[in-house]
Amino acid sequence: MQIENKIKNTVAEAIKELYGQDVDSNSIQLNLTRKDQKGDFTVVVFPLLRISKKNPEETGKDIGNYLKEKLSEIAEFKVIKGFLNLLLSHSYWINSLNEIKDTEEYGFTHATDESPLTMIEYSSPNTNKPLHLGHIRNNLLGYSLSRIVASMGEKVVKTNIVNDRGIHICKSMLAWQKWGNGATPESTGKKGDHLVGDFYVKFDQEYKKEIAALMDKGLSKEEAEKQTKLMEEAREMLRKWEAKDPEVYELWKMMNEWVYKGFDETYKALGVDFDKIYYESETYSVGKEEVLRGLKEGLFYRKEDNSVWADLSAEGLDEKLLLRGDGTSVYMTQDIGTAKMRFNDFPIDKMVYVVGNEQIYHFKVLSLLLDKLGYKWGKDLVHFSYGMVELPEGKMKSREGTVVDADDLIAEMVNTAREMSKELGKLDGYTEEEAEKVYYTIAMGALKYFILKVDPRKNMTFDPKESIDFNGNTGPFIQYSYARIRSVLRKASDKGTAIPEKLNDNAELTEKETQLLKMVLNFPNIVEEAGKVYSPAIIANYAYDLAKEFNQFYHEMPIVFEEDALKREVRLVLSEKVGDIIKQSMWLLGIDVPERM
RNA sequence: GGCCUCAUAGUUCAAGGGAUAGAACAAGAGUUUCCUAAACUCUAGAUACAGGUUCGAGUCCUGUUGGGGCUACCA
Repeated sequence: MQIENKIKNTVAEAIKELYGQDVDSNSIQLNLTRKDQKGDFTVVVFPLLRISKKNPEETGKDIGNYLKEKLSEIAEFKVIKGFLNLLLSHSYWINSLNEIKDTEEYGFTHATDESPLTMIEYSSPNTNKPLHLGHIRNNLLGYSLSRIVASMGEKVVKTNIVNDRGIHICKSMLAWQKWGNGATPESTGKKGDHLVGDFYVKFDQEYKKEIAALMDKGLSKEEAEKQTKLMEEAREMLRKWEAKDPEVYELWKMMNEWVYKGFDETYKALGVDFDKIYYESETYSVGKEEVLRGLKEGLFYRKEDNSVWADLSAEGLDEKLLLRGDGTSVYMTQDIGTAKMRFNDFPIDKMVYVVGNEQIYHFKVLSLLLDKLGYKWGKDLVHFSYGMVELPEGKMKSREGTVVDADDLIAEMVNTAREMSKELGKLDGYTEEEAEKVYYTIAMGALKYFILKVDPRKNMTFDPKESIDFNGNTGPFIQYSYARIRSVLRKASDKGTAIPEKLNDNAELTEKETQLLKMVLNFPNIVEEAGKVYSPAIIANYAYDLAKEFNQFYHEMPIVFEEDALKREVRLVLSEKVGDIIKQSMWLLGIDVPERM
């Protein structure tokens, strides 16, 4: 909003003029005026007292007078305590509305060839089990971030690194071999990722049984864990896989295919996608080479058991394993390889990893290692670390069967949305197919908004029973507000009430209308802020506030039925723009809005 | 043990060092001859504790208490 800079500059000018001191206009504190006070913008004068050597009231008045004289947009000002509240003129607001009225995607900036490229990694599933609630948060955050960053005018590449190899995959494979009896997704009618996940669980059950048996024979828990045959077999399988043993390799390929098909369905339901997918089975060897190069260059060292380590004690961290004694790679090795491949593939300016906060340490280490290996971008990688999703009774544990499965949750949400819609009878006249689409839109709106409205850095609680509401501070509330606006506009057009090319300057705005318009005009700032601190929650909360404000406005005054043409036109244009901004905000969150609901 | 993080109404979440700490759900009371009541209006209810910095602290600093996480040859 340009007016803000104008005010700041003029305040700085006023200080120079009145008190003879230079101040940086950026240091001027200018806020939107609190709702309960009269005014549009507020200059905080407290910090200026040191310069003015006067009390807050007088200082505020001095500056207020100066501003009013210099800026025609300012209609009135009032000083309350240390706050200088500025009230802008009706014509200023009408002009602003006229200016943005026909701006497509107001507040968005589009990338050009020169724009920096940001790569965002998110999702990063393991192929041994289906996606759960934690992944949902990750996917929604990653996808929303990609849209927010793109709307700030950066080029964005969405990427996914699939953990398709390692001991955990071998556990599923081994269990399938031993107890699967050739089960396939087709033969069982199960989604592939769920089928494979079941065998992972099966492995764990059998493993525990074996440990218990060994402990009965008098072994300690630690000894028993080390001596299980099952784990030994799994390790053997991993060695065979790395040696590309044909039988193991074929099994691995087949089971992974099942999983990918399942994941694709879930991704599609979540409405997320990727521009480029990497597989650890393809990147880990690159990582190994890099580690060996580092070893040769003396950056790392080898222990007597042949394992390779990095010493990060100079950086205040520990020693870190990079390659096991048997030459197989670990998580870190793979991430090094993946990073190298990505930077070879794309001219990346900024790399963002959307990964849970439990891995803060891992990414600190990765950053240091990449830097040591000579990648100039290593230091600057961004770990977008988000909090865990917890259940009312605590953390989700897959082994205790308390995970909330992504597919189940989505299906449940759609069911609830359907029931509720039918009860309200809002979609009468829609075909079954059209109605289903709306149910889905509402269900996903509820789920996505619920997750995204929370500050990503914080842990959040999810209660599957009460879980998600469709009333109050929810996605459907915002969607409903949008549908309502569309309905109003349809009514207007049915009545033949045209929306004018340009609003008349003489139109006056009520306080509510000004408030709404102010929020609309603030949208670009919100997008920028959200992009700067990587927080979809800022967009979500803004969208809610805007929708709430609109609903109040809607109840307070007629729009289509307003008799006074000037007033009616303002309200129609304003409503339409609010609708646009709601739609854009929701788009940034990856949420669709229905025309009717 | 060390390091990181969080603590706000009964519950789930807000609050870029600024004014009387906002919402929603749950509880209670209202609003449909009028543009969608998935809405709107009203009532009641909160900054874990103790210090400090500041004109001003939920926000910054120190300590205490209580959650969560990391500190793995799991990924």
